[in-house]
Amino acid sequence: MSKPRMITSTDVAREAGVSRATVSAVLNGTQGNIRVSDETHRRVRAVAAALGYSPHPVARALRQQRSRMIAFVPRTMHATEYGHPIAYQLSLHTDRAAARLGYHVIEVNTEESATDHDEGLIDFLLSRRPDGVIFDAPTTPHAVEAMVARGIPAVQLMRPQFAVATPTIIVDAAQGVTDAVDHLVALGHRRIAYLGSDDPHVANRSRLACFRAVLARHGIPAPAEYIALGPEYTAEQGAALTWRVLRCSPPPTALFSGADTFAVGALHALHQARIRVPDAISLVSYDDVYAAMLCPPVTSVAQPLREVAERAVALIVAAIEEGADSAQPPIRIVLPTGLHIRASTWPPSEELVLVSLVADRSMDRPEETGRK
Amino acid sequence: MSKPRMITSTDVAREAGVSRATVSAVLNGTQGNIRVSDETHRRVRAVAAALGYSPHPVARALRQQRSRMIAFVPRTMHATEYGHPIAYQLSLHTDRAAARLGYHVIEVNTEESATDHDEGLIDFLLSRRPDGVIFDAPTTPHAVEAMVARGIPAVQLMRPQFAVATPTIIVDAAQGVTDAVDHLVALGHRRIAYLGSDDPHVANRSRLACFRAVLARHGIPAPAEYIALGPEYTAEQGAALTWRVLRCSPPPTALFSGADTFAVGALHALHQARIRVPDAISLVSYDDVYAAMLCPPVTSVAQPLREVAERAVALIVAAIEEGADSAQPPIRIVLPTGLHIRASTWPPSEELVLVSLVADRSMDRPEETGRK
DNA sequence: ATGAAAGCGCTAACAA
DNA sequence: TTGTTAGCGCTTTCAT
Repeated sequence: MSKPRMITSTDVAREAGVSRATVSAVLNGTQGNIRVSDETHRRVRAVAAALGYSPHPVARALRQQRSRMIAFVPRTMHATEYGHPIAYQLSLHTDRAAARLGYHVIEVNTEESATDHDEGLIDFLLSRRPDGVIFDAPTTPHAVEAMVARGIPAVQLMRPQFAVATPTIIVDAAQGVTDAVDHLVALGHRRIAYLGSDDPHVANRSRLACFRAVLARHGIPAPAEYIALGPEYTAEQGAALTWRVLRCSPPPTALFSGADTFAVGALHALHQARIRVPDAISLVSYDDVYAAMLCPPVTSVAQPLREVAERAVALIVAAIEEGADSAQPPIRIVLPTGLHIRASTWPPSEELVLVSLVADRSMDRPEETGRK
Repeated sequence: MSKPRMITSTDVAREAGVSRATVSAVLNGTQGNIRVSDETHRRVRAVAAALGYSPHPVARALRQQRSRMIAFVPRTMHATEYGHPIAYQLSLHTDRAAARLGYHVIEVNTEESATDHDEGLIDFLLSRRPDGVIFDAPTTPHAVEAMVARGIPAVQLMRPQFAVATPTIIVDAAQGVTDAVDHLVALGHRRIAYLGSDDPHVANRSRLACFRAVLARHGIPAPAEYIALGPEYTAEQGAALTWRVLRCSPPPTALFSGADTFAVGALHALHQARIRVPDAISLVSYDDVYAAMLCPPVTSVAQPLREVAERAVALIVAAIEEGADSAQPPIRIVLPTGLHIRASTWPPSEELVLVSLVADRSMDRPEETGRK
């Protein structure tokens, strides 16, 4: 019952009447200049199976100087109360994809720590000797740079530090925003508010820019009071921003929420304000992680997180096994979003449309209109 | 830029003018019978720091026959659409707790595969040579047994296979159910329906038994038609079960939902039926993963997942480092739940209470009443 | 077609 | 107080 000795290649070799080298050659698919006879091949495999032998991954790693370990550095978790389905999905699918390729993933969940967080992360990463590192939305370039500088393959996801030359996999936010807004416009909405983040990352800025561009393309004004930005993607923030835009006159007939967490808060605010969704106001959201479970189910832009993870793993494994062509610029993959239409979006009611037409005229200052 | 050779203990030894053994002794805290002078100590540390040396974990693992790796086997994911916050929280906190103790976690996310799933899992686990394995709600005893049989420390969480003698960490479901039902009763509810799972695991059965016991203690009937069981914890199921109990006459004034996913479906059903929560019906749920974000926020029983994970890691590390006392029966930890009271629970409205009093009389067959 | 030997980087026992 | 030696289990030359 206490730890029985594990079977080693020596056991298999002895039992099969061959050398350990032969065992290794057979089990690793007879690589190099080594030839093994069919007979030996069979015998070795049979013995290995009978004994339940599997090569010791640690010894193999030491010999090959490859740990077959990929580090995954998840996004920094803000103190949002609902967990992080996006981080979770990415990590889950990274794990599965890696396992399929014979790698395993160690997740580097740094405690929400202080300033020297980057130093600590870098040291930890280096001390673990991963074959490669996947960064999900790194908030600073330092750790990524440190890996690149030491020749450790790195890949960045979702919100990369573009200044660091690594392969990146991102989701086409422009398309997501466009689809969502087009959907609202197609339903007849012309007073659309934007709930977003004022974090200066380019991903946030480009989402807002895209929102404005789409409205402009439709000849719809985007008054400043309809653009509500807050510091973090929490439900409370979403509720607060919703209250803010509701106070506009005329109020919007539709809300574009930059995250499902915002949509949660928005629904609470609307519920409290006794504004019915989608009868009195439509809501479209981004992420599609909670949207389906809300009441009513919310139309939302889904990101292909599974594919993001799978591509990342494929890229990192390729870099590990084939070596990176550091000559040419790193590959950038952009994956499409999908719009899941649900009960929260509906044409604006007749009277609201009338109000809207009147309002448009007075609101039609050249905010962004006509440009682009 | 291409992979620079890593610093080894030889480098440090040479630079510091000592042997590699001394370096090892210094960095590992001068264990065994070895003494190192303060002077040497300082010099070695200085050199190590200057060179950015950290011992190669793979070499160390090979030498010490300990990989410092814990395998975490998450619960089988049913095809629920909303992700698995519980699995995620457990995995996240397992990871963090392990990192604090110098271990890292590899998560064994088996693809939802076919029958021989267990075989594959066992082989995979053994081939990775983890120092210990944490099982979250294993659905069969085989893999756990396999580890125990080979002397690999194992711990089971949440819904253990009690037949296998390992340390277990579970949450006090009886307390959770009791608190929730007591809360409803204290509000004045006497017609309380139960939405649960008919999966035969003891955890489910004991929840229902506990539900009945609490009602019995209060002298409240638990008619069979108020007990709605379905095969899986999905929102659809929750909605279906809700419809079922709503058709009872008299209908319940409160719902106990065995999982937040059920509560999601329940709210959809109630919304569709135009039954207001908590005005016309109260809802209390279990898990507290989605409850806070629903509309209205749902009263729910929270499980201390973080502590579950931390205890599990502490236990497994103790077993790894101190060796298990396989003589005495394995430790069983039961952690308390917490009831988070939110807007979904409220006293039943006057008229409903009246109906209830009349109804009680006709419903008072000796279903479970009086018995404790 | 196979075996012998070396060595990945480290630490634990034994010498000095 | 410190250095020497031996090996953890594997793969990979090189020699046969």
